[in-house]
Amino acid sequence: MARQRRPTIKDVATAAGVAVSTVSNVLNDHPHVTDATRRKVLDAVEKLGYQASRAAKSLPGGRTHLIAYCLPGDEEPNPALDVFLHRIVATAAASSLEMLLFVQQGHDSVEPYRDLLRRGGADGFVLSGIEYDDERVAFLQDRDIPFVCFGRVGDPGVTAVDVDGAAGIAAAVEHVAGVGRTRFAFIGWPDGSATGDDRLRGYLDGVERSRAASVAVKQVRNDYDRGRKLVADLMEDSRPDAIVCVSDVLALGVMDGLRALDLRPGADVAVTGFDDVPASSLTSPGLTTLRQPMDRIGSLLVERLVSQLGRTAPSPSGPVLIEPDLIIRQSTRNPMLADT
Amino acid sequence: MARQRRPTIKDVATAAGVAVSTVSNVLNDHPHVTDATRRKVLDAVEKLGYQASRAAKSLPGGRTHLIAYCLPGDEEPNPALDVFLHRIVATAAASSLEMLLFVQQGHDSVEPYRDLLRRGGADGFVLSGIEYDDERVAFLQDRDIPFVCFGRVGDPGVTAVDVDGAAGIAAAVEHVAGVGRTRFAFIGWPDGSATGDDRLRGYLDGVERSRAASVAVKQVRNDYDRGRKLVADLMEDSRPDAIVCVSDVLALGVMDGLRALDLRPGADVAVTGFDDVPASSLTSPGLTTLRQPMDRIGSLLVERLVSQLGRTAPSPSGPVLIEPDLIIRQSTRNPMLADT
DNA sequence: TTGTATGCGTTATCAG
DNA sequence: CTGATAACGCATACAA
Repeated sequence: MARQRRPTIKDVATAAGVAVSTVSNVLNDHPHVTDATRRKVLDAVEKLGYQASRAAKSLPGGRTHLIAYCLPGDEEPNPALDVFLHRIVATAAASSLEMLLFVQQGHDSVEPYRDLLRRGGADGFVLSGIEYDDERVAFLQDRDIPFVCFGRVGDPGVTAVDVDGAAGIAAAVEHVAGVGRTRFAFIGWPDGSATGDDRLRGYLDGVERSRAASVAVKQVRNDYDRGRKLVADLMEDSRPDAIVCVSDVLALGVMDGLRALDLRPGADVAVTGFDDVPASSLTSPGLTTLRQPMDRIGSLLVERLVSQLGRTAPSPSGPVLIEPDLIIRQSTRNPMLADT
Repeated sequence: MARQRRPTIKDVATAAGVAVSTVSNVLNDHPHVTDATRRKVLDAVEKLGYQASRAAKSLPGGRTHLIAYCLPGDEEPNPALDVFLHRIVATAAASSLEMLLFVQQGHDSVEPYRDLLRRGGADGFVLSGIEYDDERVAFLQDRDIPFVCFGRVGDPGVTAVDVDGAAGIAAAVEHVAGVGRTRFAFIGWPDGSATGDDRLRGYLDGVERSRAASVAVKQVRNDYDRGRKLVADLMEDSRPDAIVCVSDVLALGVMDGLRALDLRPGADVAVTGFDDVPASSLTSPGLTTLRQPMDRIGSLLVERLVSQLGRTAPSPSGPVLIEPDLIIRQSTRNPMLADT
């Protein structure tokens, strides 16, 4: 079967017996259009299954009706990307925006953005993996390109959404204290990561608020084996009955390390993580952890971006903190209650 | 700083002292262009940082220079999406194609595609999650739209790339037989899934080729707890010393179930999975499994799609099978060799 | 070999 | 309130 020509605005105009500009007016709901003509036009549109060509629409206005997201380079795999992208695309679609994916090819983090902009690639950007003094932020800000960030940005004029790691960890600590644990240890990342520092702060807050004791704070690379191997010394030196970890990967390693010492995670020592990676529910006991609500984050980001693209009033910007969800599993059950 | 106007082809022409069509000719490397003028043009392009506007380029030719991928609805999370998308985008970029992401909003699987095509949304598609008699395949084939599939398609005229699950599982069985296991059991999905049926076939082949015995074949939903609970009966009824699972999720459940029976996965009973989800390396013992090489699959798909878009000769199509990589971990170690 | 003119589908400006 | 028409940036005949 031959590919049939897409109907154009001209076809619609002819079918409706009006001028093309009228069709355009109706479709972009301009004022001053009779209900009668509107009806005629919409009928014709319906009948022909017409939709304006994105390319053609872009040309006069100079707006692509596209937002873009740069896939993070291949650091750690990101199981949440799934939900994040899905939500971004869906939310954008609600505002008649589509989404372009691009990648960083070389070493320069701004080059892909510059490149895309050169060819009129997109109207705005969603950024993730924000670093201290992120070059991309400066670059886009400098040319006045709309963008939003998933992460923390120093400049309060930038729209940024981030997870409140501190609040999350503090909540986890309080929950664990609530099941009777009193001697806490924290396993975090080395100093200097915004995310890691934030979570450590939450741990300290949580311990203080719970009137519990922090018997140790370790800082290591985010690595399963690090977590596993670190446990022996930790237990010997400090004898914590609760180990709060900055990430699930470390927490899973810790649980394994405990087993190697013939200690039962959950029963003998409480363990918590952060991220709710799939593995956290695929282990026994399940790992109590904090889930970043990627769906809420995704829609929030795009909603803000859309309003920036609207370009009416300078839209409300600034940082937003979203509390992660505490997912309680058996790794922090109450040791007083029977059950294996 | 004000957003400065993007340079147009006209600016380049002026800067180079030639006509716009000459610039166009150079950029689309048409024949019959003097080296001297080419040089002049390229210099001007370089100096101005010019790139042709995608929108403007699309209009005359009717091609968007975009390929599109529909994010699977929220079934099971897909940790491999990450690599898959990254590779698709990167490979497309090598052919000056960009990638558009869209999602299925309603129930109808073809509607998003029809919708995108109506507005001249993309030149071609990458499909995944192919079902028997997939509606999208029929739809796109019918209108002669270029597309490629990740999965298996009946029609040999369709370009499809799939993982050779049968070969993968057979290889796993042979590996396990090689470490001395002789009584095999298989835990698969209910009949009727192309992927599941394929893997079961591979299991049976592998057992036969290894001159081992298959003592049981169970078929259940892809669920951690199913795997975990099923083990008790399985061990009692059939006493396998190797359990081959159709997926990592089931395999992880099985390992947990074994532990509950005080059996050590790897030492007492070998276990294998499929997918190499992150959890498989974040458990002890690590799970021997098969990894789908999403990077190779992604580039292969796009390369094929690009050649279809070339529209020269009817490009080579048909199915391609890619063997998964056997990842050997401690869940299938040799029980004869000492070590905990 | 290079330049000129036309058209792609849409929006915006303006005259009716 | 509606309809012509120019313009958007580029490719593609075609003429020079």
